[in-house]
Amino acid sequence: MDNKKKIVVVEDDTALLPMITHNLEKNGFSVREATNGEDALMLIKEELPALAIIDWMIPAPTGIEVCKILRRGKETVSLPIIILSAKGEEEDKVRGLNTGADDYITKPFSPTELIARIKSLLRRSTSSGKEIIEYGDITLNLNEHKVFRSGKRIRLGPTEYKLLRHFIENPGRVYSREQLLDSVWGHGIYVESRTVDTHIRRLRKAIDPSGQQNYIRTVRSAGYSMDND
Amino acid sequence: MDNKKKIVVVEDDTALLPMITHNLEKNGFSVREATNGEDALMLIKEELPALAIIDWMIPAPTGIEVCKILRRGKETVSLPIIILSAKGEEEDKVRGLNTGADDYITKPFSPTELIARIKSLLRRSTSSGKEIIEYGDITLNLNEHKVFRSGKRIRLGPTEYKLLRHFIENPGRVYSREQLLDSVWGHGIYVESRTVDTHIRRLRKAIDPSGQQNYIRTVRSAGYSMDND
DNA sequence: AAACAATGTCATAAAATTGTAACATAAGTG
DNA sequence: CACTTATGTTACAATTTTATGACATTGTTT
Repeated sequence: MDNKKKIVVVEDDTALLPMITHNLEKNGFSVREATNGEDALMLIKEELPALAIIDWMIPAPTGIEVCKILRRGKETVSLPIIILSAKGEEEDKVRGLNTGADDYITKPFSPTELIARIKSLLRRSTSSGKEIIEYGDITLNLNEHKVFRSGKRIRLGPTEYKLLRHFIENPGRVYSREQLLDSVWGHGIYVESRTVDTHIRRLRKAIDPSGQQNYIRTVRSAGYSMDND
Repeated sequence: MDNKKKIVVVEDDTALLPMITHNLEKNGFSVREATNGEDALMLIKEELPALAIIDWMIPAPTGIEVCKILRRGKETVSLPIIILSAKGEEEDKVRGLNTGADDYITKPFSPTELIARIKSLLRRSTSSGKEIIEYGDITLNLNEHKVFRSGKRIRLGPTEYKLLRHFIENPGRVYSREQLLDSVWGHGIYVESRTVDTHIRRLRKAIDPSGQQNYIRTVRSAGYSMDND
């Protein structure tokens, strides 16, 4: 399972493209490249990315056209778009942003800035969702990062928190250690799969110090799951 | 009967002004335009708007001056002000301006962003509409920009003040350093996210020199929140 | 000009969390 | 039951993240 956010980059400057891609990947994004508008549209249609970075000055269809087309599509109306443009095209900027781009960066730009803007946009677009999730008498307040068992506050480390959240969001289902490493720890990390055991242990202990009902079922030779039994 | 909210826009770029106006009107605002500081002040004095958008680079009195003057007037001390500034201008000055403006946006900007920021500001100033907000034994007098802890006056720098205000307006909720930079420092300002730590520390120290209950919870690997814990 | 106030960055200290290995138990298997 | 395999536990060192204090810089006041 690939949990990295996908970004489509459309840039015809073959010197710049690798630079951008490299920086994005270094920051944990998965990148798809295109050097012209047509390919870009195809790529985006094929697999909807989390965000698109489009150079203004690509061969027809130009950036602005691509932008318009995307804004017309049902899937892509709200796709965050960042326009890249060379310096000194002030008027076009305004038009571009008016067309539906969400942000705009002039070349040359620093990788730091690019990343910062991307994150800012992604934050804005993904900031909708439930804030309270629960299972049995366990409650997670996602906004406040707080966990309760029967109304009583429980303290968890970051990993246990993420683990518990994952389980509660997918109750009943059994996950192998490898699957948990992928979805909780993140794709591409390397740790012993037995490490999961330790965190399961910590989580169980935190949820249920006395040892009555810890909600986490061991499925021998398969993994763990959130369960009443 | 005009129940639309009035916004005064001060912008000398005659290409940009109509664009802004158009977008604001499209979003249900009523707009008054000015191209220099004097007209702006007159316009505002004439009929107090719900918000003002002021370009930094207008002929004297400049944006910052207008801002200061407004902050001095009784009616306009709490008028929400958004500063527009072109990119590449000394951003330091914009930073210094934080004292007066409530938000600022760097050009070029997207209509979406502009609208989002306006709504955010209006929400804050009308929905609460209050001049006093509090949490626990901390009290903020928004009009006078004063902070009290158990009735005792506390002095904060501008950044700490905004930080505290942000937290008190959204108690309990956890904010990452990046989110705080976005909402407290403002868009388009790129400082080390670790800088947030320093200001959190300054705020904590100011609120609670003795070290009993500082109200600001650290959520490891997630951020900070206003909390009793 | 001098004294101040506010900021952003670092370097370093202090905490909290994590991954592992080693050993103990429990669960299948024949 | 004796044997094999999978999971539970625990202790601890390594790593990551946060707290703190000092500084240089910049703008503001006197």
